[in-house]
Amino acid sequence: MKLNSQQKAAVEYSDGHVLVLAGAGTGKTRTIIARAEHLIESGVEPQRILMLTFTRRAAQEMINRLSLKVGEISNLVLAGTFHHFCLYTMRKMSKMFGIESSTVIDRDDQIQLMKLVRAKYKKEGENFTASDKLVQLYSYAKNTNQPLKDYLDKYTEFEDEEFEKVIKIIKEYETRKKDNNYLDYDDILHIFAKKLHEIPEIRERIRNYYDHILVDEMQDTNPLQWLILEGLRDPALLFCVGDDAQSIYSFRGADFKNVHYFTSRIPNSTILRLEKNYRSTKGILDLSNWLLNESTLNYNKNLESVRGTGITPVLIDFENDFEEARWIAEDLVQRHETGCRWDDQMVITRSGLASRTLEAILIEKQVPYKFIGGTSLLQSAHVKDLLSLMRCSASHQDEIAWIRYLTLWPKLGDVTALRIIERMKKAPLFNEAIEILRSEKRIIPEILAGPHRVIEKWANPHDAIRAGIDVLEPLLKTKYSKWDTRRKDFDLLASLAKKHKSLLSFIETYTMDPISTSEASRLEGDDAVVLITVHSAKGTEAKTCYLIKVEPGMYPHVRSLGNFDEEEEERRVLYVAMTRAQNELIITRNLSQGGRYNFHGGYRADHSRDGSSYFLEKLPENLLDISYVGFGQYGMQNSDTITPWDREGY
DNA sequence: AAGCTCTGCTTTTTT
DNA sequence: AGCAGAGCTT
Repeated sequence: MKLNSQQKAAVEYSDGHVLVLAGAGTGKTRTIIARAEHLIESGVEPQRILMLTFTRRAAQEMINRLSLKVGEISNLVLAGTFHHFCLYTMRKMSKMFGIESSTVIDRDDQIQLMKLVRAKYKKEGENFTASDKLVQLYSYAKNTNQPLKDYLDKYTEFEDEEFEKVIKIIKEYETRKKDNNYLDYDDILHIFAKKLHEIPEIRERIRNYYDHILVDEMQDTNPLQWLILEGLRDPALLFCVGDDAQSIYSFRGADFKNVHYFTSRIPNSTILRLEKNYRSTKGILDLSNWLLNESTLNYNKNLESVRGTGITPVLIDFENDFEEARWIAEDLVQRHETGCRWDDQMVITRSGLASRTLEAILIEKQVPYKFIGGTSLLQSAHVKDLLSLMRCSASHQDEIAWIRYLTLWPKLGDVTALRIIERMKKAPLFNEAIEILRSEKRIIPEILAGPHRVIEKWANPHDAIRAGIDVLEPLLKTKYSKWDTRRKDFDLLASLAKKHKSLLSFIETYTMDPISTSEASRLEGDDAVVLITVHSAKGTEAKTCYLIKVEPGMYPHVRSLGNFDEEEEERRVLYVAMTRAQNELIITRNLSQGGRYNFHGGYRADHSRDGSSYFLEKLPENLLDISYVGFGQYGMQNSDTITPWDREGY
């Protein structure tokens, strides 16, 4: 397809840095790819182009699409997330960055480590801030590049005593992290940004690698990432693409207002706009535009449709979750029977939890689906168990991995494990540490067999994983129910490992961007309905989109109520969800509990400053076809298929 | 010291 | 409903 004049202008712009403000569906990806193509054709060496995207999935897609245009040389372009790029670069110059022999840890590991520290400071019976919360605070301060103290001062309300303790714990967490040679997600950006700005040698070297830096989803970059871009630019030119109305990652430190300051922060820069929407029919855009215009903020956005009027978006009310889920499942099946592919249909959910009922029904009705977002494969407990064994085999210093591995075994708890690990860590060599382990009374031969057998196969990641599985399976079988399902993940893991040269690179790759179970099955390429969180759906589209549970308490989410900025972000979340649809937008919600969002325990959301904090409170009746599906139509006709929890007053 | 049971708390999004 | 942590039992 040919570029329109706005896109063409952006692609060919050569007078300095540029920010392309591109509304939903205006051909953002196409423009970035065309830019890369244009650069290559005008003689820029592909390896001097850096593309930064938001997920590895997006990076891969860019490269694939680029290769259709320019062929094999597209692989010379470096494309990845900020995290990938930073880590990749730091690994290449690991001495200079001082990150030799470090292990990347994920959020879960961070929390484990924080727990160890917190336990020492927490008095018995004291109700002290939880570890995950501490990690969250720490991470946010890092990503927004402010001293922890300042951040806590401004945004939290700790009593003096707790305040001091929080700081102390986090300080010690940092020390412990350093001692263990761990890098958490935030360190990857932070260390890179810091050295880039502080060490001229590093800065000069890296700046000389690239002539052009293309950045996707600019509205979601946080201050640390801005700092990185500032360090990389000139002579390299920035080509950033984003949409302030689609900024939905403030919880990670992003501030969409940053894109507004682009021209003042980056000298010799300009802003271009893309406003023609090619994705959705007019009815869908009218509703989306309405939502944004309801805001007191001025997003200065009115997407212009180049497609026809199309089908008016539909809003359907249900009695309860179950009705909603059943109706959707049946609608999906019906469309499939009339010739739609399953994956032309996307079900968009605010949270992983909110889609549980639907998942149960889809399974029951044997609708093939894949869930994207939420808990991923590598975060599930049994996979972490296996990976901990792999990590133990790589290093006797990996505290978190050893605790996990040792405490898997019966009669071995955290107290003993920690004591043993303390001893092991003092050993300079791995083999000496293993000897210490062997000398411990509580260590049975099977425990030693784990690392031993993995190391034998170390050179071949696939075999090493297989060896690990052999050791752990008898143990894990007893630990987890539904073992057969979990066991399948191991096979998947082993086959993923085949693609990697070293086990450590395999682990690192997936620690950085955990692949979700369903995403993994997508590699197999089968047709299935896509069930996806709004956050993961950003950047995707489908012919028919169902937005489920668009209820008070969900949009905006209860957690955001009372905070203007957060509620406004929720509006953008809904906006992103709506603008995914190409032809049909079906919004569903249920009216149970008086239309109020209810938690399981019966806690009723106190929603509202003025009772109207719900985006569909004022229904735009001219923009929506509204209907109601009550009991009888879909409800009880098949009551034997109702699962127990649905009887319990849902 | 390990492991079990009970209670009470929290329910968003992710590199 | 599911989970983490407290406290009780082995």
